[in-house]
Amino acid sequence: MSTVTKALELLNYFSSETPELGLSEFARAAARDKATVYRHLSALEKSGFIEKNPRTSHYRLGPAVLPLSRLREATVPRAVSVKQPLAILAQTTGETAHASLLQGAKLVTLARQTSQAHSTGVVVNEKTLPLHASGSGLAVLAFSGDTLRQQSYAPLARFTEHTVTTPQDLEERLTNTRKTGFGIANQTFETGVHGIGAPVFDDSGTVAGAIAVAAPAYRINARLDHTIKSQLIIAARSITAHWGGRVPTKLDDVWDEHSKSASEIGANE
Amino acid sequence: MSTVTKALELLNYFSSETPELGLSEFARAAARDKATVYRHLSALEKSGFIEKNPRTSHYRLGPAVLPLSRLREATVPRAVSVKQPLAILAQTTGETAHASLLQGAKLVTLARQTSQAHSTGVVVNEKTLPLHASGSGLAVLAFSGDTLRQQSYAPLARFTEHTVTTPQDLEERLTNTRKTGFGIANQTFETGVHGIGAPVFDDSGTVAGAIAVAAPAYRINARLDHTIKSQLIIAARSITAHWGGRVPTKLDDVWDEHSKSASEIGANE
DNA sequence: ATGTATTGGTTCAATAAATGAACCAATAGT
DNA sequence: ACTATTGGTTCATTTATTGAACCAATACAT
Repeated sequence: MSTVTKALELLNYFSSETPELGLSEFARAAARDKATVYRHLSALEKSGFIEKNPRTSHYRLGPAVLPLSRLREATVPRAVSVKQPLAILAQTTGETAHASLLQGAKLVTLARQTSQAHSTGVVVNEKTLPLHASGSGLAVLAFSGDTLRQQSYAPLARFTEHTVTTPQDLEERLTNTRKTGFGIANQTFETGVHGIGAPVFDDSGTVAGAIAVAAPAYRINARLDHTIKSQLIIAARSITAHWGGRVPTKLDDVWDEHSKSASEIGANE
Repeated sequence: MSTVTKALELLNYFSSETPELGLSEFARAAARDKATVYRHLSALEKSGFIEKNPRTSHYRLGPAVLPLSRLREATVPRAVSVKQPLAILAQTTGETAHASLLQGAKLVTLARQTSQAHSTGVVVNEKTLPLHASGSGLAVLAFSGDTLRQQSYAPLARFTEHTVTTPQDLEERLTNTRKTGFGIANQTFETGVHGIGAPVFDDSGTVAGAIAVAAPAYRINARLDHTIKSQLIIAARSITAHWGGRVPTKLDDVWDEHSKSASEIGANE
């Protein structure tokens, strides 16, 4: 592993739960020598990627990431083209909509949109989504290459009693995801939360992220389930187009199937 | 210089004008060996800081900067606390307001706000502001340490016929900036644009950035000049407070002076 | 069409930079 | 007053970085 990679890896230890870390904490977390970590942190600090909290003398993310982020968004608009579809998604479903970006083997939040339709709803925090236990994660895994899938196998962390923790179970869910075109996470990440996710593609030709709708499990019924899926299809297609990607033909067909079945349910009510 | 620093430095060659660069372009720009640059770029790509445009196979900023930026803003809110003061600034002056962040020896855009008051106005683009030729730059330089001032001396680029290009002239302007509490850039960066800037401080106890109002030079008169300065004082104080900083006593006094003279002008009209 | 220059990318011996155990001084906890 | 932990530093050893030379592929010009 190159020195540069090792240094940049340190940035991954920041999270909304631990936005600041001391030198020793870093060394422990990264399982590397204190001196090494110190030099890496100093290099990152010099470039403005991290800075020291003047009060605690702990390290936190630095200002350099802000202009880079602005420039990235200006070069490759992602957040901006997600905003409207997400708003529609939240509005039409009355639930919380969420868009995430695949980054290496992590699924990070890009944007989210809550709905005012109900007095209670799902609050999505800034945590990275687990690939094996979230609707978005399943959607991404199901349509990504083997390398990513293999990486995610290693430690299938348990979050709730419904979390899939064996590769066999996971593979089964992925097969199902490919068949239906949606990743379903019924209380596998958080108890009481039912998530439905759909993959989004970009100009690289691979999965670039996912969108999902999370609702309280008790509110899920055939009708809501159908509404969410229908709206997810619209949003996923729209965002994929804006990101310069193409929905794989197979998935396109599967989604078309769902759209047809829409009328049936509507007719039954 | 550490390898990490050298690699991260490459990111500085991205700009809104050149959002993508090829390997050779990078090597030329950074004046380093192609093989070295290649390894650095590969390391950055592995970490998601850059990615290759699948069409041109050139390098561009990667998705990794987005979540970092979100987390930074969640940890140390900057943009959010600038928004409202900037809106008020644009509204009360009827001109374009702009906030920037000091990053090493660069002044990068944090946010901007145009006004609808006039049919024409100043358009601030994403370029980094020159320290010696912009209102914000002068404001920052005047209240920062010697190290930064020395760095900015080296190449005093000429932008217009009014740009100061000698250290003596610059030093004079800085003295004036300290005396008045405002950095004045009367067509020194762009012909026809008059900029007035004020420094902003954060919890590090040093200058962290600046806010400025840019107006077409022909619209500047005693009244507008006074309005802008008065509003800049309010905004700079507010933002400084939100950023956990303190306005230096001397500057505070200078700004108080200006506020007093306010009534005089008002009375004269 | 043919030669020339440029592109992104690779190789490998020489070299310079990264590493980590040991060592500070300064707090914090007991 | 003792102990443990913190952030930071030093220096001989090791290891990764470096760059000149070298590809193959594309673009440009004659």
